[in-house]
Amino acid sequence: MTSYYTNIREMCEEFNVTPRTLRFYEAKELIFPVRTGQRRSYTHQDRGRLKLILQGKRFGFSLEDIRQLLNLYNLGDQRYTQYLQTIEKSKERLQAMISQKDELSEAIEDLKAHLIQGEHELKKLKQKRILET
Amino acid sequence: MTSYYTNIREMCEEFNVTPRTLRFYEAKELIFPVRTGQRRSYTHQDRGRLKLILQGKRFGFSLEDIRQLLNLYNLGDQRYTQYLQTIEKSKERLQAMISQKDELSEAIEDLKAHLIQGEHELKKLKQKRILET
DNA sequence: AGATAACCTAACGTTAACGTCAACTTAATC
DNA sequence: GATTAAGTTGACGTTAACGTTAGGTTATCT
Repeated sequence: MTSYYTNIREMCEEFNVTPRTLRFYEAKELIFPVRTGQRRSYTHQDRGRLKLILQGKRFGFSLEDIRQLLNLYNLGDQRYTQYLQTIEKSKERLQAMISQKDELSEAIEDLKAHLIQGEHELKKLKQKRILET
Repeated sequence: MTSYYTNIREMCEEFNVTPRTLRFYEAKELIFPVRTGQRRSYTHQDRGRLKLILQGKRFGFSLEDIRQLLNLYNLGDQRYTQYLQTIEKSKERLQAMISQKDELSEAIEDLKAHLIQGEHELKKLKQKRILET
């Protein structure tokens, strides 16, 4: 287990976030850097978690949603029933994500159709301008 | 042109939103109910716009994003260059939506894989419990 | 050692998208 | 015609996800 530690500045550069953001995520218990004296040291685990956090955010999940999802990734030592519960939760979330994706697909189709129509109108406008010249 | 007017309560029931929400959207210039005396009367156009607003929200667009998108739907009397610009804008947005969808698809696959693995672990746990009995 | 840079905590500020009063006017009903 | 219901305009409150000082500590550099 090669465990290297990173300071806050390096983390920020690596992930393009501000120190405040990392401290905030820590306060919200999304990452758990260890302390070297007073300073924070970010572990391999923190890096993995942060990656998932930022990904989750792009999908529009709240930090609280993400916190719960993250727990999925650390279940080695958990108990049976808890395990079951968490799997149920994640299945629900999966359903939500799938339907969100479907809705998005629909919207994309709508927008595409609108664009096609828009370009027809554009042609008509062009034609008109030519005729008017 | 059958133009019927709806009061705020009916609108709220139809779309399952609060009066405050409708007034807020009006303040943000997303809908433009006319006035009958002091009261608001919502037109066919407002209904169409509200439908799109709520759809947009489900996709995680901000109201400001939506306001811009809505302008796509009212281009009949606009000028050529403006028209072109707006189409360009909507194309960009379409690209953003598509890549968002792709990311979402990936995340869904990830989550699915994790679930499958989770269920394997679960089986192992069950097996262990049986053996230990 | 003294200055400077990097880090820390604590706490208040900010934006979006409404919720929640309060106080008032108009419409409907008994 | 008085009550009740529905609607209206402020204006302040709320939550999420940080931004932004302010003031203090520790490391590093000269």
